[in-house]
Amino acid sequence: MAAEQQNVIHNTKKQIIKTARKLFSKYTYLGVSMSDIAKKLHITKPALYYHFTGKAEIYKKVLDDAFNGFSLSIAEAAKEKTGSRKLYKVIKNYLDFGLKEKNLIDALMLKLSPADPQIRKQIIQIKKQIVNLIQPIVEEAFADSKLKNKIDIEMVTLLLISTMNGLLLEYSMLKEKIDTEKISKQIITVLF
Amino acid sequence: MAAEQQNVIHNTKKQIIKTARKLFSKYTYLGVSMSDIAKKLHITKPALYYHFTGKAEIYKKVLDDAFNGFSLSIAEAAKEKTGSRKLYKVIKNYLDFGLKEKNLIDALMLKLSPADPQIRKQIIQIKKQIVNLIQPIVEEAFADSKLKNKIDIEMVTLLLISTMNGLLLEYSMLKEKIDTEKISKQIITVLF
DNA sequence: TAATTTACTTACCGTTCAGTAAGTAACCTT
DNA sequence: AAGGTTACTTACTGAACGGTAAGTAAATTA
Repeated sequence: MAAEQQNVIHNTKKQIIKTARKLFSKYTYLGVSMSDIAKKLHITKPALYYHFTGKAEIYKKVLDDAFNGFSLSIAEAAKEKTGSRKLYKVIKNYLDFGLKEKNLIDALMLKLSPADPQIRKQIIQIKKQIVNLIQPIVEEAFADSKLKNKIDIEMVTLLLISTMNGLLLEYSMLKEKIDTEKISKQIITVLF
Repeated sequence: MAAEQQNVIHNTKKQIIKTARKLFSKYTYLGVSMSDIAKKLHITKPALYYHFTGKAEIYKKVLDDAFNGFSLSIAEAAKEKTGSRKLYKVIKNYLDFGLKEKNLIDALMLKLSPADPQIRKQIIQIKKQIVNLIQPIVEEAFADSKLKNKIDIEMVTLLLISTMNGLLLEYSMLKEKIDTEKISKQIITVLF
């Protein structure tokens, strides 16, 4: 049987994704070369091509991985009791997650230069899923607000997501510390 | 005299900056090569090195150019009469400018990979100047708001700028049209 | 134990990039 | 008219990149 062998393959593959995820998160897609990934794993570059078809495939898997973690983090926020508490937690968890996984935010916001069309498709897919996760929570939070009839929920959701992405890029550039709790509270204050 | 000659130099230099500005705005710093710039001008690459010391210097001049245009656009907004009208105009002009000069927004938000430290310095400088342009207008707009004592003007300014940058990156990725008037009004509605 | 598959390595290819050395036609100065 | 400057071009370098061809030691299968 190939069970044990497959386990080995699996582990190496997982290691590659894990390492690539860290590197892509610290730098950018274009800023990380296949050699960089290989070097960090103490293997050679062609070994990567044994496990994956190329750089794009590795990146795709990294994005999948990161988005799964993100979904869990948002799902957890939705467990709060009131609408505005939920929204507060979503904002805070989004920011906390984004700080650790700069890679995902980068992917959602930045061009990959001669963008691989498949990756582009995947990213657009992820963006839609994020909206789908967050929009109901925004809606619930505004359900009993005075603003309810003056706002376009879809647009406010977009504004909120853009604000968080903008903040994360802002803080990933300047390397100041970010108090996600304070910022999340301030956003809630301004919104209600 | 070298007056006419200098004029020729000046014009070519200006042409290079103008062309580079367009290209950097359509793609990114790393996505535009010296050859690309030269080709678009129907000159050869080394001709660029006759006028500038390298790619970084060209980019620096492009950023200067773009920021000057931006400042004018914000100064114009400050001519409005009421505080909230000023803020509305700032938001709208910021978004309109950013749509045309994606390059500037990119620079403010994205890494340049092996970031040239001089360019980094310049970008941080520009970011500060933008805050200095916008913060007084935010302050004025909130002067007679109920929220006045509940908010941190500095943080709200940061939030606003992040929101606009986030929006601009969002829309530069998806190539949908953006109704800057509607968005600006929605932001003002949410804020007051 | 012989054949096969797995998980790699060494050595290399083609391309693209920023940047440079050396030459040159047109113009200006003296 | 000679010499110098300006504004380039042609031809090139060296490094980095994604990716591949060919070989190989160790483990698995038959």
